[in-house]
Amino acid sequence: MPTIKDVAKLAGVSISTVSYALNNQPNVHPETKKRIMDAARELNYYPNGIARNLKTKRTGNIGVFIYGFAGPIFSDVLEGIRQKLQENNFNIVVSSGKSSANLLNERQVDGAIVFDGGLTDDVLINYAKHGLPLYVLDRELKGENIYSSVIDNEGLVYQLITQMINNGYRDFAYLSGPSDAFNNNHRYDGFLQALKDKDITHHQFFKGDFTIHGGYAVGKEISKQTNKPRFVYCGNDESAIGLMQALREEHIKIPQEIAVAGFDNIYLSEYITPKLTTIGIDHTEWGRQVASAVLDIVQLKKIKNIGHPKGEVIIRESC
Amino acid sequence: MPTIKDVAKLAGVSISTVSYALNNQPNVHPETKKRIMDAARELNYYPNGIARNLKTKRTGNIGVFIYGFAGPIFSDVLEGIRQKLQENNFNIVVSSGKSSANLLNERQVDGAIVFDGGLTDDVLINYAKHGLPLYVLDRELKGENIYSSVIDNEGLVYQLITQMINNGYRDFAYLSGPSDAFNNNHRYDGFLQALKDKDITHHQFFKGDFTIHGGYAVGKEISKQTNKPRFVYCGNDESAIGLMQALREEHIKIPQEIAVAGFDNIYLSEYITPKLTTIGIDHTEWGRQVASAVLDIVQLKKIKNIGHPKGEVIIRESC
DNA sequence: TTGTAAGCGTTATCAG
DNA sequence: CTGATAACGCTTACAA
Repeated sequence: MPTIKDVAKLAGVSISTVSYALNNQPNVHPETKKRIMDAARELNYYPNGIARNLKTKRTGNIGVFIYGFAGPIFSDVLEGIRQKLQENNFNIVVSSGKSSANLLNERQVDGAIVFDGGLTDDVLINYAKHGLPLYVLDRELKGENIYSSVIDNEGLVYQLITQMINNGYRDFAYLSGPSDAFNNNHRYDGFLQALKDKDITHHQFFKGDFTIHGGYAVGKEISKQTNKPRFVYCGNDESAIGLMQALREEHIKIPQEIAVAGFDNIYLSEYITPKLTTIGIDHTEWGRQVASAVLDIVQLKKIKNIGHPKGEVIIRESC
Repeated sequence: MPTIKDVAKLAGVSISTVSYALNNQPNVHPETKKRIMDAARELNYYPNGIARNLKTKRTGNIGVFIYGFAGPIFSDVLEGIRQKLQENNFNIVVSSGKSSANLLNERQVDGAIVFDGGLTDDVLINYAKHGLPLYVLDRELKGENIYSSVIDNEGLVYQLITQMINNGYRDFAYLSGPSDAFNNNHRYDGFLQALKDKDITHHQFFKGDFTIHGGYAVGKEISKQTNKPRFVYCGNDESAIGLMQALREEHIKIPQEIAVAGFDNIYLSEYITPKLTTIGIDHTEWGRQVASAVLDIVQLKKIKNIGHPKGEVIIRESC
């Protein structure tokens, strides 16, 4: 594997001149530069990125700390991040769990985007102390070198529920996700606020876990009830889909007997019957925005605070 | 940011002793080691991974070259890769397009897994010349430092179609993907072979593009035909889902009038009505196997050839 | 058991 | 415009 030395020798110049030429510095004589370029090509030489990183103290890597690749929305956010980083010649390094700490500790990344509920606030704040910027997407967190952008869960759910109340629905239920999930709690807040503002004092509450399975179980449970809710708002689409499947099996008509809505606008939501009313976030665009903000901080030390990602209520057939 | 020097100074030893201690070499006196560890903790010191990599000529990174994160199966394969790499303290570096070349050229990864139809065979063979092992998943490719593992498209489709013929179906159609797609062509081969072995000489052929949209268009086209096929085998689930949606809109009963099957067993396939018969690959397990094989080559120089990933015909309601 | 010193392959300062 | 040379922060003979 050729090094800069080999190129220098072949071109008959010093290694510093080779470095200048390769980095397009203006101080190299055109002819010398040509000789160097020819030599590099002949040797099929590429600079060793590791050595460059050591010297320049930058890696060109942005970490993306996730819990796992499973789940329908990660891939969209990741795709947006990937696009933007690639446009700027940065690499995307995905990790999870303790590997994420390693990357920061060992300075293998210039910054990171965090989407991993498995990491506690303390841990993140501690990470940020290393001086590397962290952009957190799954919670609100402030601190030195920590920035965050979260979905406007509360506002969007408020909007949807208000709209449904205006359409005449009164008897609501909320199908929750894990009670410690940031998204779940804020969605519930929006739900409650909408009812309150319209003077609806009563609602049912079901405990789910954001999975199809969990939604299915609740659907079966509701089927057996005599006092069925007229509208079940589900904290995410997956639980809504499970719920609907259970209701369908019990021959409960959607939306005629029970209306349903979710959150996320996952791919599936448009292809089930009836099509699911939900709240859509432009995840890919969000990923691009966040990546762009991180790059601004890393490259220009310019802090860009992005607000909520774009979101909208999408009315379909399920209510 | 503290370096090994700072630790050495604080502990009152030389930097080499610090290095030995940190790497758990057996030649350090317990008391010295304790002093060093304490110093490291006090300074909140972590070794600089870049410097280590430069010295040891290993990065601990495995590249995963993909076309993009979109698409239902990538995330499953990636999840398997992630799991296995993490278990072995390797990082997963995802890239696409020209960034992939950079990672190899600049030796920022120790090896790579390729799942990117955008890279031609030539390019891959050229990459492998750099001495880094490449594991290719989206085509069959042989060469120095190149290994591949592909789905048994032909065998699995053969199995499904044969089973359907045994169930009494005779009048088949094939809904294809892009004609230059490796997967598509081998699936078609399996389809053809099954018909041939059962002496069925005629079938219809429709050109799709592996998307829901494309399948939908073909579904509309078929609806207008007088000589409708009795069974449409679709090269992947997404086109099958589009097809089914079009048929449903045209009030053609599935499977009573037209039966449908696909390939991939994507998440959606189980949640549409009717549930889609398809061929399932254990993508996550595949990812784990491939990652494991790459690690074997990188770490032990031991070549592990893995066969096809596990796959099975999954009969559901659509036929 | 510990220390000295030579690199790994670059970039960047400074002198020529 | 070009070349010596000193880092960058670590690992690893080799010496003590």
